Amino acid sequence: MAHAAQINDTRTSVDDIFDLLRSEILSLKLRPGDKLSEVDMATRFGVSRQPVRDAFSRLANQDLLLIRPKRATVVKRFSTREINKSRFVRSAIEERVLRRAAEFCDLVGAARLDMALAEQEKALKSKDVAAFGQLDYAFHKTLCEIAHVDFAFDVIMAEKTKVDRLCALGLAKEDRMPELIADHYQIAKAVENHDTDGAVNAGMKHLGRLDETIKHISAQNADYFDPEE
Amino acid sequence: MAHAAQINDTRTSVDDIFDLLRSEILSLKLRPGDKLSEVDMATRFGVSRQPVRDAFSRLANQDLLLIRPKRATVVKRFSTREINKSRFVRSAIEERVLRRAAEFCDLVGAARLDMALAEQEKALKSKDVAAFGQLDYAFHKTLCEIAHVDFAFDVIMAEKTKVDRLCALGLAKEDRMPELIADHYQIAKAVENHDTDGAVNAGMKHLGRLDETIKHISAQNADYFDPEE
DNA sequence: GAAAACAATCTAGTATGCAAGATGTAATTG
DNA sequence: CAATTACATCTTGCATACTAGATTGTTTTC
Repeated sequence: MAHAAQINDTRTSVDDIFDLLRSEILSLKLRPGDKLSEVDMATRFGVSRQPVRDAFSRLANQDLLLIRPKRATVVKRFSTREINKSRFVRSAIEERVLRRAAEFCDLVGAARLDMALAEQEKALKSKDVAAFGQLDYAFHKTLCEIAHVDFAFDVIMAEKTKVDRLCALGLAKEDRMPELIADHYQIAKAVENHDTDGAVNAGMKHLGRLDETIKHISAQNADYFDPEE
Repeated sequence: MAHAAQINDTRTSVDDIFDLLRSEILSLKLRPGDKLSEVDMATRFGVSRQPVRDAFSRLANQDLLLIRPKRATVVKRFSTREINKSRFVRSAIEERVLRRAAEFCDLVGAARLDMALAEQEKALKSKDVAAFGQLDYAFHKTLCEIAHVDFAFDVIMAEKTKVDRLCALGLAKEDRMPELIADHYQIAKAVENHDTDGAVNAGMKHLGRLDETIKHISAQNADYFDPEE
């Protein structure tokens, strides 16, 4: 994805506004359908409308906002088409990653996976959901690195982010952590044993859990979804 | 990809500027490394700097421009990492699409593929490279539809666009057309015969041709590439 | 009382001016 | 003559003012 121009040393106020709004949208502090006003934001951040406009534009490009000229700017609703796309892409990418990871995994890679699992267990014991979220990302990143396709993680993260916003609507992740970690165990062990099919199967099962969750959530929160044609 | 806010009835001057610059960048009329000035563009389009700024911002979000605050705005150079990512993603997606297409292809689907091939032959005979480019997109789109994953075409197109800019540097597509159409034949026939592995193999061979092209081009146009660390 | 017309007040798009950092050139200094 | 400093001129970022379309609530009219 495009983290745009913020790699360049200088941080502008647009960057600040963008980051904050983005996190608020992804954490559902701002909910799908919520109206955002340029002037409100401007006063809130103590800047003029212009930087806010730029930040809005960036968020619109990431499909998080919908700018309706002369009308208003609203937080984008979920689209089942986008969700299906996201799932499809992620599934296809993860399969390739797991296939390669099982092929290339060496002792160093195995050690890294084991370490990642241990940290996840720790997060489970202390019921630290936020930390587990981070570790979940890290786990998939490690798999990409073992597979020598670091860049694949960019894609996974982009797709994961979209769905995470949706899953935040569901029940607390606390209850899900044990089974997710169990999945990770299966994946890691299969990869370490160069069991390609086993790794892919475990990975697909892991992703499959999202489907149930999404179906459940979308049934209960129809108002957060785009009215499909 | 995010065609952002331009689906909404009203077209603004930002939309015009964005579309034109985008096409100029993708067709290499504007070359990687070229400097773009807000005021130049503003005078060229007869508007103020602001709409130009907005258009630049959009293009930067699509990784086509690099805005360096207080320095200048330049057309983005190619990045081998991005190219590898694009190839990886497309390969993974197309495999899934072909697998499903081979599974679901019915008589209607077969007829559509045959028709697409016939049109490609026609473009070949009249040496209409531009038309063939369009038909190439259409062919892959048809495959997605047969596979009942229309949304996959969004991804394919986005990735294809990135690489097309690079391939425009290479030799004219005229010489490539015969072998590309031959590939399409193989793919179509395998799909129609529900030959999953055959379809995937043909598809991967088809994509593989890009690799040679890219390698060739990148060796000759190092100045259009990001200096990799 | 209901519907149509109007007006106040939202919205985002655009123009313009100024500020501040980056850059290249010319003058100055050793 | 070389190195450095100073300045003129580029760049984009931000603030402000204004325009035009959309919305909403009120008033008028039948």
